[in-house]
Amino acid sequence: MSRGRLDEIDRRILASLQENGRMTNVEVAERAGITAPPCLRRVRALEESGIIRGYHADVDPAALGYTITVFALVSLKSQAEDDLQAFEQHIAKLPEVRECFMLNGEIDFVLRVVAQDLQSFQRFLTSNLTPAPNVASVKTSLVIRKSKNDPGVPIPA
Amino acid sequence: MSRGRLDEIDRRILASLQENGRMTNVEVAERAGITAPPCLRRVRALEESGIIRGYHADVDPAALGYTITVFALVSLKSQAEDDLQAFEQHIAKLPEVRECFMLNGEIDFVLRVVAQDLQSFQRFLTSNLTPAPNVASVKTSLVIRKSKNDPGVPIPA
DNA sequence: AGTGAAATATATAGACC
DNA sequence: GGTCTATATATTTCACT
Repeated sequence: MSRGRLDEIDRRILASLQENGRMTNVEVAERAGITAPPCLRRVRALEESGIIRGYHADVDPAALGYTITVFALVSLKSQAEDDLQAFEQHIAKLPEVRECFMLNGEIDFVLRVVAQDLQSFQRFLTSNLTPAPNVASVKTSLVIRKSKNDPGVPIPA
Repeated sequence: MSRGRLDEIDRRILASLQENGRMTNVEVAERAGITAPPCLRRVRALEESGIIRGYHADVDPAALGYTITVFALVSLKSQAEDDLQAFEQHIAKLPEVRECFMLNGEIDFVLRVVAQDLQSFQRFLTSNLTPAPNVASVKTSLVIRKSKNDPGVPIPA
């Protein structure tokens, strides 16, 4: 059920759902220029092929008491694949870490971390992140504000 | 129409929609332990108060030809608010920059940048990012893989 | 692969507690 | 703020092209 490449209609569907993940299928179909049934089939195919990975409400962290967002730049002692995976498995268990990217260069990982306040962030840092397996250094920067928020990727019209 | 604090039911609604932004209202209501109509009212109130900022499909960048994701760590020459805003206004116009956070410390901004290939990324870097107003230094790191992807924030049960 | 109509399910508004 | 009922929409299936 995997199509090789996406056509213009698929791209319009993706653009619509990336912009508004709760748009009704009828409206997605209208924007894509087809009727609802084939549109729904395409959406399902995009979901099943993994091109659409999921749908998520963007919730204001402050509303749930998360006043602190931090980026943590982590360097490891060893970049052997086993050691990288050991670190990944460790952070997978930490709920404060919401996203983690493996990078090339001096910094091995960048983590987006949330916490209710500075004190609980410090506790997380000293108890869970700095002592993680294989960690050489951790540099943290507090987020002052989110300057731009365009989730996803550009989709050409 | 603004409630001061969120109750248990609101938190369950947020947890459900953060996990699956296309969950039907009926299922959101079931999980929250209430019936559909009051659940829908709560969802609308959460949307209107800005606690739910939006809903977005998580689209695999590779499917659209974006093989490159880069984190750019930008330091500015001046941290005066006017200069910070000038930089923010510049990057607001750049479609390659999907997210931008202002940070404390030596690094002033972290940017998530996507590109179709390394060549177009280099072009973006030398034509649009490094020459941006007030930029002192730009350090870039290529993303090798996304190790963890839990959008949003932890919501206690 | 798309259309149009029919069936099923969901969202939404209203009356009431 | 909640439930129950009724209606309007949307989703989903199906026969057909």
